[in-house]
Amino acid sequence: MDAFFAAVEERRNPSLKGKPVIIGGMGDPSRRGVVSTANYEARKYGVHSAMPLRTAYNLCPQGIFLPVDYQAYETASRQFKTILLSITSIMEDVGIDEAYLDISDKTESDEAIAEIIQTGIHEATRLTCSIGIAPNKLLAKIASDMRKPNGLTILTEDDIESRIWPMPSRKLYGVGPKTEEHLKQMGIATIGELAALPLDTLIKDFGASYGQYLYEAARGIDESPLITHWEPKSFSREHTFQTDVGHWQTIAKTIAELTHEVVSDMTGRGYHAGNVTIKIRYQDFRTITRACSSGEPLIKEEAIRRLAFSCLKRVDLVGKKVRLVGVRVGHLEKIGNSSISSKMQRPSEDDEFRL
DNA sequence: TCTGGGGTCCTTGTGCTA
DNA sequence: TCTGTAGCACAAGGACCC
Repeated sequence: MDAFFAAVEERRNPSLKGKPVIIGGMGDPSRRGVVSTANYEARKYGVHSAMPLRTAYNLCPQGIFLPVDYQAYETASRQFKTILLSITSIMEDVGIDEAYLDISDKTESDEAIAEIIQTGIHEATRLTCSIGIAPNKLLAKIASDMRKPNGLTILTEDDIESRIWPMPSRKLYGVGPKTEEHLKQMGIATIGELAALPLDTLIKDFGASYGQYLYEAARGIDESPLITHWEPKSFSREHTFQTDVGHWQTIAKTIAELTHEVVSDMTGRGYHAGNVTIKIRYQDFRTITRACSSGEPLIKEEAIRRLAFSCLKRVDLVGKKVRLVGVRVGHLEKIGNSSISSKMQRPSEDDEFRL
């Protein structure tokens, strides 16, 4: 979907059209937060997603800053995915505004299918999307970014050399800022230059798994299937303080609140956990995690909170300020699936953690 | 100076055990 | 009994995605 969050906001309030719209955090650029989506007008000022709101404001002070309204975007997401599912049931969800469809078995031409999707989505939602059609997910993803907004790009294996190889390495899915910089140090700027590197060089520099991935991806090779069903592996909640916190009590209280939300999420989805991790980001942005496992399936809030606090005891907070805390539960299992899930967790005497 | 939140996957280090 | 090693599980950190 094109500038999805901003497009939903413009649909709700047409007077925003043609103006720079920046969505992120609480919609207040004087508070901590980053840009989730900037519309195309705002992007002209250099504003882009993941940029701190304060930086976005400096680049575009006349921009209209709005808070993230996930409920509204979820509703629009369900609407456009309903259209996609009417094309084929082989759909992989990729977050709120993207999806892969397997249209191998369709008899219509690629162009005709794209037309059906774009028209259908526009009629149902008044929103636009960009489509990439290719022999695999890797190439389809690149193709979908090549013509925006409301675009269509069709790539075949014959196009890799002429259309993919001249692109910067960063355009490759899985190549982020760190890998891009590493490649630059090696004198590699484009996907084609990456494709010229021998496999053993890539494995030496990036490890067996990622080295192999880069070797294949640069050649447009991707045999990964569409994932039409998946189970979550963790649930987490994080909170960044508006100002950095030095009080242990505030940190502990926030961890207790985040635990409550995580447990509510987890049990609401029908899972219990096997371990708990807390995350602390210090004032200097150094981030640490501490984890605790349990032999018992964790489902009760007090048991999970107790483990979270025992993790917190292992964190050095003396003379330090903290900007973010987080709580995560992992090693999930569906309630009822575990051989020991029927065991009751009795609250113990030390359940009540004393601040 | 600024750097969110919710996820996944991979690598590395370490301790335990055979 | 002691030592070295391989395999494994787990914790922690890092990179990446939307």
